[in-house]
Amino acid sequence: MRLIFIATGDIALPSFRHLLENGPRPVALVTQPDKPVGRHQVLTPPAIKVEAIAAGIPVYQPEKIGDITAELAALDPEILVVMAYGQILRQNILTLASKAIINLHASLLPKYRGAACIQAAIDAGDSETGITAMHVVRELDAGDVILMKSIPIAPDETGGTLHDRLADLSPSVLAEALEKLADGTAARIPQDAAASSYIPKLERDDGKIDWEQDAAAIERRIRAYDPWPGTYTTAIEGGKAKRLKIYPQASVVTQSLLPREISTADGQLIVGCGKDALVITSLQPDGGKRMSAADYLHGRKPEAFL
RNA sequence: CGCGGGAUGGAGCAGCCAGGUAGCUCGUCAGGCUCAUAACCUGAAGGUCGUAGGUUCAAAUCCUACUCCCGCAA
Repeated sequence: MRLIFIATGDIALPSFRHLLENGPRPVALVTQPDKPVGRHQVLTPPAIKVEAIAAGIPVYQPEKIGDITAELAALDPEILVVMAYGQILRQNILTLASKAIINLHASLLPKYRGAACIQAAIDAGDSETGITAMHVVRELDAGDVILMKSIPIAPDETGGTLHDRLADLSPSVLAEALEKLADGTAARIPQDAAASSYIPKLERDDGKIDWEQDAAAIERRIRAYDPWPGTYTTAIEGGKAKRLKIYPQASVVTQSLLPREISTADGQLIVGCGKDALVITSLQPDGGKRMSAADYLHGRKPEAFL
């Protein structure tokens, strides 16, 4: 089976490796161009590109995938597999493969279509999420479902741990989908559009904590947004405003504090929320390294959080 | 030259502007108290103040250059 793999995010790595080891071996990888990364803006290739080159798979990195339609068509693909690519596919790509174009998506569709599906499941307090294999259509993540597999979400799950577990789950979903497509037994289950939800791409600003919310909701968000985009608040120290990143794990306690009010009794950092309060255990002040709340309180005296 | 914060015993910080004995909250070690303890009391060890140079009788502090760490922005 002639297969082209289209992916950028690390969540696609286990699936890509699975194909390299068990086939069908991809005839090409399409991924996003190298991007400048970090403070020093070092041009960095996607990890999947590095592995593809090491495996001798041809790599394409078009600014727009539509620019290489002819090259991809010349490869005469039967199947296109898309996962965390980062570009919207136009019609001329959707019709490129003779057999099918499928997408692996990290949610139980039709819930959480869009880029931030992993974070959304934790943020919403869901008990499970999963990987869905579906046909790709013009509308984002709206195609007919072939199959999905689910995993439970742990109480201390973070976006990072869930990302990794879903990445590990993906190869089995991909393998089963390819098998069924090959022997013609693949299901085509239409999505219930009425039950669908769309989660837009997250920005750093989305990580600003709203202390008026319930402590339980804030706690979920701190886990969901770790490590990306992270959560932060503004601390007032000695009359100065400083940005403070908040990391998991935080825990909800019943304590009568007003929203944004801080208690530092017993070396614990407790912040009042809209309902209940939150014990912060790990944080990073502006200009400093990540540290425990106890270390933070040893030398700094936060007066309030905004 | 994108903007900004930072480097002071093992951790987190103050001291710098107005140069003159190395300080705080912890941790560590020893002793004490206690049925006992992460509690309390007493004592001790532990620091080339990021690096190099300069000014000065004297530099953590003032000047210059450099290195490294971090947040934002992209």
